[in-house]
Amino acid sequence: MSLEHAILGWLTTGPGTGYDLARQLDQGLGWFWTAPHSQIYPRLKDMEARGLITSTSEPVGAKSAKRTYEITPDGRKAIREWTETPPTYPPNRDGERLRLIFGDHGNLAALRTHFETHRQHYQERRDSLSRFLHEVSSRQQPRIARRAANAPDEAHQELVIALREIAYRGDVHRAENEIMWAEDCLRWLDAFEVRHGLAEHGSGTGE
Amino acid sequence: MSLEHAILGWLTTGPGTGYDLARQLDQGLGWFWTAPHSQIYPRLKDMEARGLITSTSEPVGAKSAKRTYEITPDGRKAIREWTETPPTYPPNRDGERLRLIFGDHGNLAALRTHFETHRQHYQERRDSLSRFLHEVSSRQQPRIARRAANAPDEAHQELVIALREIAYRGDVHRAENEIMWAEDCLRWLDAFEVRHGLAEHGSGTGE
DNA sequence: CCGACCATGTAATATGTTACATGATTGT
DNA sequence: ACAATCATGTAACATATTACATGGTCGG
Repeated sequence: MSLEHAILGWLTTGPGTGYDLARQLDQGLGWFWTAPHSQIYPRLKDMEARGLITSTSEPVGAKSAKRTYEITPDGRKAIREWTETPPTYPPNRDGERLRLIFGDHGNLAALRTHFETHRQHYQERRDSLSRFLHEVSSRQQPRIARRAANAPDEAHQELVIALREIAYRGDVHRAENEIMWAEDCLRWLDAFEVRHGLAEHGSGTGE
Repeated sequence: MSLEHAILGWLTTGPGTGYDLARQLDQGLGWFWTAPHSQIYPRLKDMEARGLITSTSEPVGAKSAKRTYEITPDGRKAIREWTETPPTYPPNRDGERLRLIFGDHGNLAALRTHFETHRQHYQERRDSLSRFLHEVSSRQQPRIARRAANAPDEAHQELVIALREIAYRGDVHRAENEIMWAEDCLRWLDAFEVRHGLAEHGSGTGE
């Protein structure tokens, strides 16, 4: 039930609407969780019913309203207890790897495309993450900067920023690792084609 | 719907029962997908109804039966087409990272445990993967060895093993990357504690 | 007035997890 | 006899995805 923890955690950086949350989750990267608004709104209601968050409703036009949520002391306690328990690791599910190991009938062009897609995906991911990491470090992410500014002392301020840097940097490393792997695979494929006299493609490993 | 592709792919290495499949998926690593038997049996029935697989039933005792499934030409076509389309990447969901970035209230002991748990998890994962990789390379994995042996020529035989080696080696690298990250984090935490005069713990970064 | 974006909701469907339930076989 | 393992199923519940549906505000 980590959607709930993502919501609680986000609300520790300040109040906000379901829409604000959805925007940060499913579009614009910078996040370790995603959810569409269809999951968010019902969950917010449920969490309010359980006292983890409260909301104030502001009328908009004649029939509509905008609801701003805020975390409660109970909610703070819940997110704190959750973060203080060691991480658990869900079972691995990796469609890319399944595609790879069962793609052994000999379509080498498809394999090449596979590795190139992989490389490109993680190049884009790395670039987005690097940009976001830079925004965190330079306090351009308003919610994170605010949370840091509200911290009780210098050590806490540093911690708020440092943990996010550590997290995003870890994901940058992951992306770089995937890029290297994809490039190793492409080199292996080149060699395989040469070895078996199948090298009919025009370009080498380069873009 | 990758459970279906995992099933089809597995059946390309030979016929088997739902139980055999479940064993390889949810216990014993060596897999890029998992599912409990409660998901497998209904899915097998559904796939048989759609003509992707067929089964033969062997009576066991008076009231029970054991059902062995086999892939059909339609099933082969489906898995082949699927593997030949480029990989797609599901949205990222990472509870560990959520725990980390929202664990910024200053419980450094919890952070230490977090990083140590992370390191240990990936050390175990790396070791299991390495063992499995070795079993693949040395043809000790019977289903994979059989699939390689049945391949039409030397190039195909090599491909069956090589793709699996590539896949598992990629996951070994991932695990090693996580271990390095966790160790970086522990060193950062040591320095943080020293810098803020909070170094009251007994041991250093070492185990 | 129209399109982009703000804002909230429901419904249908698919997928994943945990628990309950039953029976056979094999070795101790 | 009993435990472990083989073997198959259902039910209840939680979570995730996609689509449908509505209304407001603001700028051009």
